[in-house]
Amino acid sequence: MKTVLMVAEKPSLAASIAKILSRNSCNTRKGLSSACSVHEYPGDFQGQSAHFKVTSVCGHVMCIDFEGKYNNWEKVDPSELFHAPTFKKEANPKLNIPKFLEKEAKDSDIVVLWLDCDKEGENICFEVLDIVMPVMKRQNNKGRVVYRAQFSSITDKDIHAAMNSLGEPNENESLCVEARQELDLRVGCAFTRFQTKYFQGKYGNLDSSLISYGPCQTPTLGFCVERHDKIQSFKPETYWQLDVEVKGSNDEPTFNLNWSRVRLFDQQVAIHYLNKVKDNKLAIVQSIKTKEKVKQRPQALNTVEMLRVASSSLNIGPQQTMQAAESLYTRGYISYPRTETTHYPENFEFRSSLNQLASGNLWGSYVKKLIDIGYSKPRKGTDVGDHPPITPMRNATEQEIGSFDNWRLYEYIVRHFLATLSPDCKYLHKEIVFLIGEEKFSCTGNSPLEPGFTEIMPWMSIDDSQTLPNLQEGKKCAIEKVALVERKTGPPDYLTESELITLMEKHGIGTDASISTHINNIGQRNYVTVVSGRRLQPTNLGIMLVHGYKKIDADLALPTMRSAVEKQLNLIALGKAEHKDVTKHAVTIFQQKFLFFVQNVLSMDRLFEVTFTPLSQSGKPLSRCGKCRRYMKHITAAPPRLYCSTCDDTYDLPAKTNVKMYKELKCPLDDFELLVCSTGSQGKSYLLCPYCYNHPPFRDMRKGSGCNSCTHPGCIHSRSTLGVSPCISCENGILVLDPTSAPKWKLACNDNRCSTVVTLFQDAHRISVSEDACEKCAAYELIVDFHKEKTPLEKNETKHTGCVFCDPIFSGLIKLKQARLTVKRKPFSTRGRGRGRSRGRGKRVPKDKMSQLAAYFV
DNA sequence: GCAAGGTC
Repeated sequence: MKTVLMVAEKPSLAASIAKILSRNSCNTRKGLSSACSVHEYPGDFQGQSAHFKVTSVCGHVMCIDFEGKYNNWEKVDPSELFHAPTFKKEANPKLNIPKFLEKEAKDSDIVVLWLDCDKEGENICFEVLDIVMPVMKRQNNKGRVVYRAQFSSITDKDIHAAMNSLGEPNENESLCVEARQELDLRVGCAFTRFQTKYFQGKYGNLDSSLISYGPCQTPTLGFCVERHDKIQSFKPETYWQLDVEVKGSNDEPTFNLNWSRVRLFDQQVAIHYLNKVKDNKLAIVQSIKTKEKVKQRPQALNTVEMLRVASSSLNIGPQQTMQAAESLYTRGYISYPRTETTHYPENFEFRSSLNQLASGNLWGSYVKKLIDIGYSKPRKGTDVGDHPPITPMRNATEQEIGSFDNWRLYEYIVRHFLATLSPDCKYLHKEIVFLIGEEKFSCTGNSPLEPGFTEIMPWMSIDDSQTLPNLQEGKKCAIEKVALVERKTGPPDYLTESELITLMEKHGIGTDASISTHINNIGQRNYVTVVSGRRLQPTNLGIMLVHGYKKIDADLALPTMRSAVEKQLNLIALGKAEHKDVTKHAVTIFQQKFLFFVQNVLSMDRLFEVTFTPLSQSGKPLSRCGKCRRYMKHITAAPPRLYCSTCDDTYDLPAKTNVKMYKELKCPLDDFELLVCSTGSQGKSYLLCPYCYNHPPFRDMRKGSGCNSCTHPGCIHSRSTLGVSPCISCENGILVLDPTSAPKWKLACNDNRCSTVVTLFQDAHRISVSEDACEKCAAYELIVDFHKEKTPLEKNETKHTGCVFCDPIFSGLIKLKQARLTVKRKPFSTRGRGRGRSRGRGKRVPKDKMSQLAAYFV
């Protein structure tokens, strides 16, 4: 019997497909990958009985990157990136997808590809095939092995139909995606590296650690700057309006009329009309028109609409909205949140969805009413064939969902869903037209007839605050006031996130799944800030960049660029051009654009010059340079660094860290003055040499390390001198005595990612690390000199040497702490204290201190 | 350290 391996794009889809094809009778087991399961069932494949295994990947299995040596920013000229060799690597190594697929493919004869039916999905087909084909069973298998299922929705009908008409994967579409990946990588990285190095090497207050460029993020920024420019160049114009108030009868309040000419920009003409109107005492009701109007119920919800509403009405940004939607989806509260489709599948079970929601506190009674009167047929939307619209999958309470914002999003999704099944809202629009002399005026108002869907979306309801007076045609109303008022046109406001999303969607910048990332990106890079009303105000940096592109090569920030490139690449998908030719052509064009940009970067720099402060004038003197002995300046704006204006060198410093001088002590290797870094009063602190931090002196010292990772054998600040034991919570770290922590002595893990801190004794003058290791656990002993009056030792002794973990006196005095609470805490039990022992992991503990500690780095 | 595209 043959085994058929079927692979979907995500775990949820594998589950749905297996459920449909097995008629709800499959067995599910965990896969080698933590994210994916395998659903198995017996069935028929092309007339023969077969064993089916349905599983999935998690999106792309592979991604593209430059070969190792090209990732060195110092040594590689960015222009090389247009031809540097690239390779494919695992997109998410933690998930172990390739190994998992390999294992499942080994006993399979046939593979059926159920990836999403778009270009990216087609590309993933070939990623899967690359892994699966070499290991699949080949014996007595001369027939076809690879099949592609084509489906446009996840319904019984569609899935069965796809299974009965399997096709072939489309290599051209896959190659089109590969071309896009390659181009995005080369162009994005080349520009980003060049800009970052160029501008960071000149200015001290850009306040962004990365001056990135990208074919999606840059046009996104472009939209925000375009609006900024409109605001800046806006010239207010003066106009004149007639303000008229009339009264229906003596016992009624006055009401305002709107002039049919709205406003005039010529004062003389306006005065002319004013005089004509002023001649009259009465306004005569010329006509009263009422018209029944309809406010349509919304279409089924897709991702961009959800993002728009969340931003504009719930005040939740796109990134957070997507995270919330993800969480609601994985917990089973809503359907798949990334979809462009606004049309419900034909067989959508509205009735059972409604039944589920009938128990909701906020909407239960509305749902019951919908069920009783019969729900309306939803409006026709567009079916892109990706996923059904976003709908609630089960009823939930605020307590169940937990997070307040997630709850608000869920509540909105429920209400939107119910609204799509509700009647349209009907209201009466009334317009009363008045004549004053020959001039026409009017007043309008709306009154609801049938609230329809606005009952469940109250924020959409008809505004009936403006009640109209009760008048008949021909009625003469007393004019209480006529005035000519001078007003000025106002500038537009900054772009809202919601408007930006609309613009991105319109120009094809990003996809439903990536729009939120691009918007988030331009914020992270300090190109825009979110101001009140979730409007995006570009920063000086963002403005200078876009204006600079405009001066050098306007294409670079133009929203039309992305679609123009995609149009070219699409020729590959359509089979009209060779992948190699198109890619080569596109790369060449962008390389030329890049070279032109580099040659003309001064035009952009002229803009930067007037706004930003040169490095030489930035920052405050902090510590001495080891080369020239002059003070270097500490630049605190991102990226934090030291700048030596004499040598014109910069030295990066750790981010989000307080940096101070430390006793004017110097590094014995390079004479740079040492700094003490700390991450707040609860955090770790350690010494750092600015030069070694950027240029590690020893092979086993990583870039970005402090003295607590330095293997200098003689320096009194090095790991070699102050290291005590392997970290008790992480794999690679070493607990090092923190010489700056006195008098609240601490040991801290020297791994940047680990936050373990061991607080020692408060009442010691001096602590040093002994050459001798503990016999029990092999940690180095501490030589402690306590204060005379506060010593915990008997007989007023002040000196004691022993192992911090095993010595009975010491071990009672220490405490384990996590520098940050975000890091998962491992229990530190009495038994756990001895964990230092396991540092040899069966190996003999070497005698020499240096090599002992070095051994833990292997 | 870089892009954009999938998805957990």
